[in-house]
Amino acid sequence: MSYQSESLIAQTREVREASGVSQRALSERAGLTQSHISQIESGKMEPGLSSFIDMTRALDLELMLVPKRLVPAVLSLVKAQAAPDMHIHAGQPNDKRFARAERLVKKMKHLYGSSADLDRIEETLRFLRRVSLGDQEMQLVRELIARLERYQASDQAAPIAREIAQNLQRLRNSIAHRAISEPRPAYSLDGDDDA
Amino acid sequence: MSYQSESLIAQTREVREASGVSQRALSERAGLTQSHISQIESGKMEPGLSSFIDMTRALDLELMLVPKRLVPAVLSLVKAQAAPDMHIHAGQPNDKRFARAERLVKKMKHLYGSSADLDRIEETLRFLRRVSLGDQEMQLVRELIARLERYQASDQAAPIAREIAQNLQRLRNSIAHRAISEPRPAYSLDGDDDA
DNA sequence: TATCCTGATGCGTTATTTTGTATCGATGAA
DNA sequence: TTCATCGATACAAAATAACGCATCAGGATA
Repeated sequence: MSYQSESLIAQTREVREASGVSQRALSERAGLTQSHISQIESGKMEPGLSSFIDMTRALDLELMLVPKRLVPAVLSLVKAQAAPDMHIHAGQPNDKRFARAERLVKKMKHLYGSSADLDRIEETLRFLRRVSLGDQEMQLVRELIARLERYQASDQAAPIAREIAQNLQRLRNSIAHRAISEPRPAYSLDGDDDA
Repeated sequence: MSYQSESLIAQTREVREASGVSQRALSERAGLTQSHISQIESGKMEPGLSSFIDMTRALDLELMLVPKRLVPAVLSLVKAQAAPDMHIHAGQPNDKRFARAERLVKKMKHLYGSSADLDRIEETLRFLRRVSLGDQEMQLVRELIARLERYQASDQAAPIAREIAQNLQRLRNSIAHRAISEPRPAYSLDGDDDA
């Protein structure tokens, strides 16, 4: 007895993970317990409506009621508009790579102080992390990160960072462009199949 | 401890009433009890997420998760597109008047048999009932209905019905036109005011 | 290595929902 | 009037959500 809410709950989990919010952090913001959230997310318990609303609000989401007929329209609106900022997908093996990369940047900022380039890298990583990347694209990201890691302590760190920032930015732009023109392959959002 | 779900629940109630579905009918469709639904709608009880989903599905509604930033867009989409068909508002004193009018038409159809004019009147009434009418507009509707009631048994019933159908149609058209061009005054949908 | 944080899990208790059944007053229809 | 249906309400019983706290293993960090 659940499965109707599966999709909704899965979405909140994806958003939570994509935003880098832990269950404990969310539990404080939402006023629930961590164990509670864990059980909800893992499907061992069905939340009350108000509990669920608390969760979604804490994630900057709104629960909205939409006439069935308009669901596709709303869905495409959310997908299209949210693409350059959201585009949820998590639990991928790539996630670790991104997390590692972001830590690396943070570390460098701590060492050298913030720079426009590091900021750009950080922001672009955050974007790329949420987008579904093709294999080649992911390969490129991997190489760039590897280079950044290699030169992190070198005295060429600054120019290298600039170059990497530019490359990442270029990748981001190409993806953002693709996002509004092409139809998009397959998604994790929606998941709407009625009985 | 509720108030977050107030708006959502209120919407389901409005949709239910606007669709002319009784709590009992809904309870069967949704697999819940009538007493349960009554308590939910009157705010005496907070439904579980799955119960609420059952209710909404039975009303041809979908619960969707929308990034806060996109709420206005989705809202306008729902409002605009749903206008000529939904535009929920209920519990108004006008409702009784409309219900009475629709019964009158049904009665006349039963007496004289269905006619294109009566059908048009019926359909137009159903539309007008869901739209928020200005005072003058409601006044016009009242007069037309009164005239229909007065001549329901007369031998002029047929031509009168035709005239009334035309007048109602005209009103409907003007409202439908207004609906897509002007911004709309004040609505019951949305009701989104965060704490 | 030791430390910290993540999410998952267990358990006892309380609070609340949900069901089921039954009734009520109001309202409209025959 | 009589009859049906509407929504609201009552009450007991069963189910379950929610809390609180404590613990666990995994992974990353230092």
